[in-house]
Amino acid sequence: MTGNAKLRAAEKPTGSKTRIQKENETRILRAALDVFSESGFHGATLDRIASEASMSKPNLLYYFKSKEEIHIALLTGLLDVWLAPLREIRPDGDPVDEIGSYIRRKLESSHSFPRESRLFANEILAGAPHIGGFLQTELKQLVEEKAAILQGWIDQGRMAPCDPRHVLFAIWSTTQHYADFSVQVRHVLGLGPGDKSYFDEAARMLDTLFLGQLISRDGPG
Amino acid sequence: MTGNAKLRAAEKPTGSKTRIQKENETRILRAALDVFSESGFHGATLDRIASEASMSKPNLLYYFKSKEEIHIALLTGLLDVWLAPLREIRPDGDPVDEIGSYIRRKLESSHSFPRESRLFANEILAGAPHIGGFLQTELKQLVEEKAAILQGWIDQGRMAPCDPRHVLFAIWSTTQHYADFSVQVRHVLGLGPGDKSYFDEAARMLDTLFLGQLISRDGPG
DNA sequence: GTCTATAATACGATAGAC
DNA sequence: GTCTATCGTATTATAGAC
Repeated sequence: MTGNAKLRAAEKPTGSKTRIQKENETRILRAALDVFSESGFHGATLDRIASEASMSKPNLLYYFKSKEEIHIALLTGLLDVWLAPLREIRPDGDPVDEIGSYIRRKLESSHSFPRESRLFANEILAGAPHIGGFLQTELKQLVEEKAAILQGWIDQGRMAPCDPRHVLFAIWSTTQHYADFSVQVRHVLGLGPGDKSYFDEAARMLDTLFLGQLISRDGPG
Repeated sequence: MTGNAKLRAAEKPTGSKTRIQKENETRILRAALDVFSESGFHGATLDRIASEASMSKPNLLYYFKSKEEIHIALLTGLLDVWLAPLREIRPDGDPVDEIGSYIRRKLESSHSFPRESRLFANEILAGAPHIGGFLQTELKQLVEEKAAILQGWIDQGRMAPCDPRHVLFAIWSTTQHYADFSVQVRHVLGLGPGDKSYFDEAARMLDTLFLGQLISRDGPG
């Protein structure tokens, strides 16, 4: 057995992982996403994560050295997903199409990945101890790049003059709200726990708000 | 001493509190707001709260039976503050004035009471274990009442047709974002820890977004 | 790789003197 | 009302057998 283990170790280059390793890491990360997104970092326990992963706690710690390491692995794996919808904004498109489809992508993301959104929200709310660097570098740079595109549209008179970075903040907050504050949304609307039927109305409202005209002195036109 | 204590107890009706009691409870709640809003319920410790209140932990627990009781006291004390800006919306006013001043009140609230906003956000994100009832009753009722006002404006053609409850969600999310996600806002804008200079630009953007026209096929008009 | 057993500690809460 | 000392428990992490 020791011989076989050495053989397998010899067969693969340093840093690679066996099939069972990848499977177990995936199971752990899936369970951890459930628990962390529901209870936050401090509210989560390794017991619950191990239980949801159908694994013993020491075995879980065989794959990740600590609770924090699992948390960081989840967050860093999330950052590219978070950036993806923003990257797609193109300078040569029509403002309405570009902003509109960006909003739809972000709202779809809240619909399909609410746990990821809540994990992210928890991290920011806690002061971004793990992803502060990401926010200050990659995200800041991408925002400046895309804000320049919006500023171009403003200069062309195709968009109202206001700080484009804050427009992005408004898109983030309104769309993520439907994932992060879904409990409040459902309670106020009188919906049951799993009911996500509000997303259609949300999309209509966001279209009117960002791409049309909600109200003005002369009516919405 | 026992005699004096009885005398003092007799002097005041049941439920009233001495001056020192009120002072200490206030000190505890102030410290607890700091710690809970920064670290969340599970991340907060009685040690830190007691330390920030310059008080021993057992003495703190003399005034509040448990950690949870402090948390609930903070939350329930917050609910009226949370509702206040919404209550002020009047049906006989102009839509632009009413919505506009509501947005300014909410944004001012994020500026002046960011800890309260983060405490609230943490509670919602955790599934609203303590204020679920409030959301389903008082808040739901008030939202329905104010949504009816907005619906009236829509019926009069003074506002674009879309679910008014979602318009309220959009106002909540965009304004509270500047308190709950202030770390992200500052990092993306390249501002220092205490810098709140972004609120002016935020107010301008929100004005354009909700009361003007951001973009449309024919330009922002 | 996976397990049982357990170490080590952090934390909420209580006891009891003053 | 306030304190020191401490209990009991939950939780992260490790030791060591298999």
